[in-house]
Amino acid sequence: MSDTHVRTRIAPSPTGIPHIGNTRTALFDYLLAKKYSGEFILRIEDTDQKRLVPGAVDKIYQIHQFLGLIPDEDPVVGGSYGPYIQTQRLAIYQKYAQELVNIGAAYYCFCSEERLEELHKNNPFAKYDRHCRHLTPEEVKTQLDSGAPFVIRVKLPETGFSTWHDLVQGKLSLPNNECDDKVLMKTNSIPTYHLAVVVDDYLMKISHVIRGVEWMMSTPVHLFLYEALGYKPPILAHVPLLLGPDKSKLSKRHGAKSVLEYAADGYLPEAINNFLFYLGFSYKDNSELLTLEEMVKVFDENKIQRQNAIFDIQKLNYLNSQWIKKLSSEDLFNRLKTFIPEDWQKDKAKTISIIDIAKERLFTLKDFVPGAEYFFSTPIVDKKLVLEQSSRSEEETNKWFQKAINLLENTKEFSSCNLHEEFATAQKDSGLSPREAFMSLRVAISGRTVTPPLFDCFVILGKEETLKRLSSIFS
RNA sequence: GGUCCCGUCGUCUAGUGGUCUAGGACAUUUGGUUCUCAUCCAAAAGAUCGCGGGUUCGACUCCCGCCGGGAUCACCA
Repeated sequence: MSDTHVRTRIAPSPTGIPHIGNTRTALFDYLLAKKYSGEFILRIEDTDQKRLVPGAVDKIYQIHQFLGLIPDEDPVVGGSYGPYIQTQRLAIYQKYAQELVNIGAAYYCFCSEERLEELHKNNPFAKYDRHCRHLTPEEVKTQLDSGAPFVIRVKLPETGFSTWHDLVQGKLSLPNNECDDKVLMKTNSIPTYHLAVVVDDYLMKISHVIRGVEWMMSTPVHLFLYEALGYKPPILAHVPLLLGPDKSKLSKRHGAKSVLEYAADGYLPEAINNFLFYLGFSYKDNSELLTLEEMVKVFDENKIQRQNAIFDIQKLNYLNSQWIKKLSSEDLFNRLKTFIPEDWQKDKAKTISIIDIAKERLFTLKDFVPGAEYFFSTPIVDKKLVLEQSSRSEEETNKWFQKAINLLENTKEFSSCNLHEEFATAQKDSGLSPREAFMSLRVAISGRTVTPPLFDCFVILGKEETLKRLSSIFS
């Protein structure tokens, strides 16, 4: 491996926003390139002009930006092998298509769409019957001169096998006659994927092609093209698919999300990268928190799994909660910005102190606001719930509350630690269990039964506000 | 249907002929810590290694068959 300079590429087509499965492939591309100090390239494969989705390219950039999978060369930053958008390279493909025809590796095909449809009518799996493959040079010239529309098809060997050593699939041997003479250049003079990918990967000096297994079956076409052109093919790695929880292929139709949607749901890029890394790969116990740099170090392209992996959101949740705990509250505050109201942002000190005590019970960034609202606005408190928690009569509970208020007013130090001490003593004297005593107070200040430790909440609310809320229950 | 790939706890996986009566992690359950939840700690449960044949003294590991799942067979990528 050390003798070849590693250059990998991710080549999305802007016909939609890449879903998380596509992004996993991008991660592997990135890791491989960085592991060998090579380059990671982003190329836009927009040869299917009919299905272009406006804005898709921007989303692709956003995904890479968010995850930190920054390309070394792409349409915006450029590079020595541009342009990096295929529709800006049309003349190049034209030249290669012509050359392939000249050397007898491809041929003109004048078959009408109707004729092709006819072929599939009886057998949906029918291959192109190679009708135009045997046209004489004269016949071709006549057609061309008449201005008849044409495509250029690859002239694949009719027998034999195409074999290669796949980085993840191992040794592969596919019969040539399983592939038909695929179209290389469409009627509109725009190349298909098959031509463009080979030409570009060659011209951009791509050393490793990591792509989904869905490309495995058409690899003989690509390999044939490399050989016809006299080029050494890149190392190929066909990575398995990402499946939904029901074992169905992850796809847009089945609600497969893009990384951007996970970001909006409050997942951290670190967690997503880790999660994707451990899907179809193994390192230690598959639960260590690794940064991108650390993943680069331990990534091993020879250990990528061959079986499809199921997307398990529970694991993502775990990794996300672990990363949230690991990050500093200051850092979390910045990442929380798009999730929290304006006024919480302004009161940075207060919000950070809430993050301090709340972060260990967060699974996603989205969980923060619902669990912290009562710090910023007066909660609606159900007195019945307070009594329920104290397990005492209204009169007795009221007595306990008066005691608590009294304690707060005269406390020598309004700190979580000291408050805890003073209240523990008072609780014992009151005859209430710790649970009854503290839960009733908890509900009184927050309206809920689940909050961070009670006295931490007191401190954040402040003495005055705490007193106000406690007094309002039985007033 | 043809061709190709895959098949170890629910999930991600370790495991390349004997150390596997199959290990770890997530999820689940229980216990401990605790003012709630969560964290943290401890433990339990969970896989006849898809099935059936071989090869071998011995197979999760090698071979064959079967079954199951997946991919692919567009002027889409």
